[in-house]
Amino acid sequence: MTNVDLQKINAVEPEARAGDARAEAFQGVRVARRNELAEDYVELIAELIHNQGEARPVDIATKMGVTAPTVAKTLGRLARDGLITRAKYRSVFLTEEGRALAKECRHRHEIVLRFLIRLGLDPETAEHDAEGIEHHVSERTLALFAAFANRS
Amino acid sequence: MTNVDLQKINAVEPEARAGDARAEAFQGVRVARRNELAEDYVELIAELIHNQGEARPVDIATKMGVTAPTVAKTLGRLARDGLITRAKYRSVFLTEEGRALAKECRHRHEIVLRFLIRLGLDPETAEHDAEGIEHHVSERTLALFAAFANRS
DNA sequence: GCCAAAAGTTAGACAAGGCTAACAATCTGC
DNA sequence: GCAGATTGTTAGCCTTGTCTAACTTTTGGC
Repeated sequence: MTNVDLQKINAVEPEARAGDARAEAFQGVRVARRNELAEDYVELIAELIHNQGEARPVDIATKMGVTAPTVAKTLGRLARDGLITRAKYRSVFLTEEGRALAKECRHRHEIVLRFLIRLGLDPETAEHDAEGIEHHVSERTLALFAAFANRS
Repeated sequence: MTNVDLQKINAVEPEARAGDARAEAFQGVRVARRNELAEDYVELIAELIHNQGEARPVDIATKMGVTAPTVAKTLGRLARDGLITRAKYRSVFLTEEGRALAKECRHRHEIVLRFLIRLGLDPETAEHDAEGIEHHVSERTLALFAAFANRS
């Protein structure tokens, strides 16, 4: 379900040249990297809408730690990819697809975060590391993380 | 020690605008992303030298799953950044700094991999996920991973 | 020792994701 | 209801990381 979404978003990765497992792993990582930014934006937009009632570019810029023009350009790509809608000089909305992606990201983020804290990490470092790790965790690993976080 | 290396390699990230913790986290992730490719290359080069006696661009290309010109350009950047040396039409060598980085990366990779396997993941998925995760694990988290992997 | 194949390089294109500078629209306080 | 502050956009530049096409160098088989 969610993987379908991700694949739709991605431009196709030129198929692995050889049957080299390593090469495929790296290509997988490259694909993941292409989506990281979109995922971060969509997740943040959902959060802003939830907390503030709307997602304004200026707040996105502040939270992401980038400049306003960078946000504008990135939002253009997100709109092109069907994840958001927006009108000039107005705030941003998620499409159905964007909402689905945001939900999935939030879910993954939650699990990774709880897992790290359960492992004994302080909440601040956990938040920081979760931000980086969450995009590189397979379904299988996520399930193990969840099990660990929830064990009695 | 190793962090110093990483910082030397990086162009400076424009310092965090506000004192926003989230923004800093994202900026940290961006910095990490900038180094991922260099780390992957250096790690692979070290491995090739160890296993094959030398690191040839054609093998790097195969293992990384990219084309030869891509490798050439990337090696140019690595040389510029003082991680490797090379002569035209010859194979690649690591500098002292490159070797240090490779060693650190290998160490981190090992720990993440052993951790994931210990958690119950099959070795193949573990290898795949470790490739993505290893670049986003703080010292503190790495220590917890190591402890978990080594517990009796 | 030559010549074809393999390996390496160079040139040039393109998209993403950053930035600054300059301009346009909206909002707000009086 | 207008002026100044805030917010948003556009234009243009840069680097990274990918590609293909075309060329050069090295290597290896006979």
